Amino acid sequence: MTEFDDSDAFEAAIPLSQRAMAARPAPYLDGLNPAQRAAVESLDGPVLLLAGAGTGKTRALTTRIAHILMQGLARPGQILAVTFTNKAAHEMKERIGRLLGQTVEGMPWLGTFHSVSVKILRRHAELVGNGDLHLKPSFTILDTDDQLRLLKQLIAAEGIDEKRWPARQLAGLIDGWKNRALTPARVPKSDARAYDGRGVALYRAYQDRLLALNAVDFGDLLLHCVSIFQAHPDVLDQWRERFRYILVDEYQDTNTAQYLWLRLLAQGHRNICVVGDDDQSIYGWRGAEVDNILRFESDFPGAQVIRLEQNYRSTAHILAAASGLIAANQGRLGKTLWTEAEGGEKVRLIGHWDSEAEARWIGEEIEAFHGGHRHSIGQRSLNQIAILVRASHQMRAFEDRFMTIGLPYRVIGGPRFYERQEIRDAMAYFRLAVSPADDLAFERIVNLPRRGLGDKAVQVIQREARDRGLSLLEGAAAVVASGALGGKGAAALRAFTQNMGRWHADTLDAGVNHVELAERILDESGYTAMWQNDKSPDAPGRLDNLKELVKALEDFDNLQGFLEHVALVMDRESGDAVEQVSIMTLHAAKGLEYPIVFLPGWEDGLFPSQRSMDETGNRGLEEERRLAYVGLTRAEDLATISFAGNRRLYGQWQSSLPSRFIDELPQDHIEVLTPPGLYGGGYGAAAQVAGSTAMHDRAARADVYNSPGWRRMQERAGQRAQAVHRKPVVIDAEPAAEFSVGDRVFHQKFGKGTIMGIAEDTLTVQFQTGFKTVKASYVQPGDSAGGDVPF
DNA sequence: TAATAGAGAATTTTT
DNA sequence: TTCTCTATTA
Repeated sequence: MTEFDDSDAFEAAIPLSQRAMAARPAPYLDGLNPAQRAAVESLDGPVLLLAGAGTGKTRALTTRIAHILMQGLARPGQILAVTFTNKAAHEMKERIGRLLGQTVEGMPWLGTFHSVSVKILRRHAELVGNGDLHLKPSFTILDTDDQLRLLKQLIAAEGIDEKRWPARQLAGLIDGWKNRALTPARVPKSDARAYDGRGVALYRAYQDRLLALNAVDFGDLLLHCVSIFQAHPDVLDQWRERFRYILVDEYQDTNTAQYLWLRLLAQGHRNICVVGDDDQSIYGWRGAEVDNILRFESDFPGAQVIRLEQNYRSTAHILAAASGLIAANQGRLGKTLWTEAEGGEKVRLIGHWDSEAEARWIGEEIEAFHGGHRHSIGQRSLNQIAILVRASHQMRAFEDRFMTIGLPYRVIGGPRFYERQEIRDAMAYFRLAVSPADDLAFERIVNLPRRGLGDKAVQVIQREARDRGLSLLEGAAAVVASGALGGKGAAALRAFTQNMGRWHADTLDAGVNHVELAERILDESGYTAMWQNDKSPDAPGRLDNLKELVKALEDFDNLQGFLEHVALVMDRESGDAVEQVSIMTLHAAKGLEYPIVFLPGWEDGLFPSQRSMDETGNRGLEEERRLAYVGLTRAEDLATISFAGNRRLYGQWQSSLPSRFIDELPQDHIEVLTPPGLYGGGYGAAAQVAGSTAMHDRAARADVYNSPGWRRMQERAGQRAQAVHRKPVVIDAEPAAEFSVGDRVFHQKFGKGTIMGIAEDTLTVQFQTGFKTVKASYVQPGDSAGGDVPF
């Protein structure tokens, strides 16, 4: 094993006098509440830190690390601290540095699960492999794009109809196995039928192919580490000795592979401290196991459980509303958030006619807050306001509206910089220049811009490369030399291979500046020109992105270093110098906080999501409820929940009912608003009505919030844990009104399905095979077979 | 080989 | 509705 090379500059940087102070109460402990203090000072043995939203979790965690260092219990290189995102890791580094009064360079093992795993794996790459083929320490890390392309090739090679069996599905399957730390050999029999019975075989083929490419995917980083630890006790022992203290952030989001990874490393000294909140577990769909946190105490007997329950973020009303909602979930570890803060506004609730009215109203509210026209709230910067949606398609309505009224906004968590097409293309050029054997990169750019090298030419190159055991780039050179390709394509391919050879030589030449080289590659390849000639409206933006990419290179010594960085750190800070309202999904909002939060789209089927409930039943519903809890607890001063009676989905208007979560909100902490109606009076009853013609009945829509129906719904909130399937109040006799969202129906051709939306006499139904829009007269109600509706 | 028309699908997302 | 992917046509 290679020698550890961590710089312990950090230790040297702490003056002895300061270290001696550790015996006395240290300044960094000032201001901690008793629970936080316990979290910082309980250093021996396993600790489960249950940290509710806004309770100072990061502060506790970073102070704990600072405390370990100041006590001299471990050197920076002996502390393993893992997070899920680079952002969280950065923030922790920064805060530790601040606590200790210097920048932290010496915390080499504070990082994401993946970045720490890469470091470990590079040192033991040779232990991964079969027979004579082994992973080399220089392995590359594939992103999801590459992964999918590779799988498509394998599927095509197997002669499988990709229409019936999409590559995405296989990718999801393999990811799922990797999340559960299952190598192809360990996949259980119960999964044997997956993907037309060929899932496991394709998984094995995929792993072989990765090995041949000397590549790993994201899941492999964890999986290979776990496999190495399990198969090589001596290696595991080295790491166990090294990491004297282990800290884990967001423990409720760990999947099985991460869980095993941690357990293996922590089992020696058991100095492991995990921080999490079971109520904020919202990533079950990507493999996170809430059970990991629920059973921590049995995994590590004698574990101390410390609860951080004092909330420093939200008003009492917001906390009470959130707590009341989450109380409907079963099997929680249980926490009671409290605050010293008094007063504040109740959580506001409002219904709208449709999603456009909702966007319009929220836009006006924001303008009012911004202009200081709401005295109780005061004048607010747009940066203090966020809109949190369940699904990204909801963002459209807000973007459209804000664009027309000229309200500046930013979408957080959209396509990330390094995931954009032009950036990936450019990166593929750099990758191929740096590693000429990168076949995936070759395939991506060989005909980009168009060089007259279509499928046929690529096939010729592939055959040549396969037959002679060459990389695609070498194969291409061979094709050029042999003249197997004629005409225009031959000249283009010659130029391409020659250019690439020259650029590769340049990457090895220390005299060539890598930033200039990158620019030259993009220009000489014709890639820049391709976008300059492109007439589409987003072409200028793409050129700007390319410029930015080249600029980002300046922070690195060479192209290799840059590529390594990008593989793992796919985020970029977006400056928030400008005042903008933030729009994002609820998932993206986790860990953030805003004084003013809007939570639109609380409608059954959208939130909670029908799909989530269909797929995982009550578990899905509970995760949706946690998502609602996360949303509410983002708000510091004011939260506003809203729903719309009609929403355009896939181009069709559909009517829907208020979310069942609304019924679960404790009434005492909610203020129901009556929106200004189109016709001068209150309206919103549309939400109660299926079938659009009924909406013309103004009497029915007036003042629904004081109607018996609304009150009844409020009263039923308590009993709703087991959730009865709610039927809408049917006011008119339109045929469509006989159905309601969530009903099970049967269609002659498509079979059984669940109604997702209703518009006039057209239903949007989710069948086994997917979404279909069908006329109501073509389906029969029923099949429900009683108990199979999971909610 | 490249442009184009039509079909089909359509949460949530970090690394 | 809108995007992506495939099959067809020039």
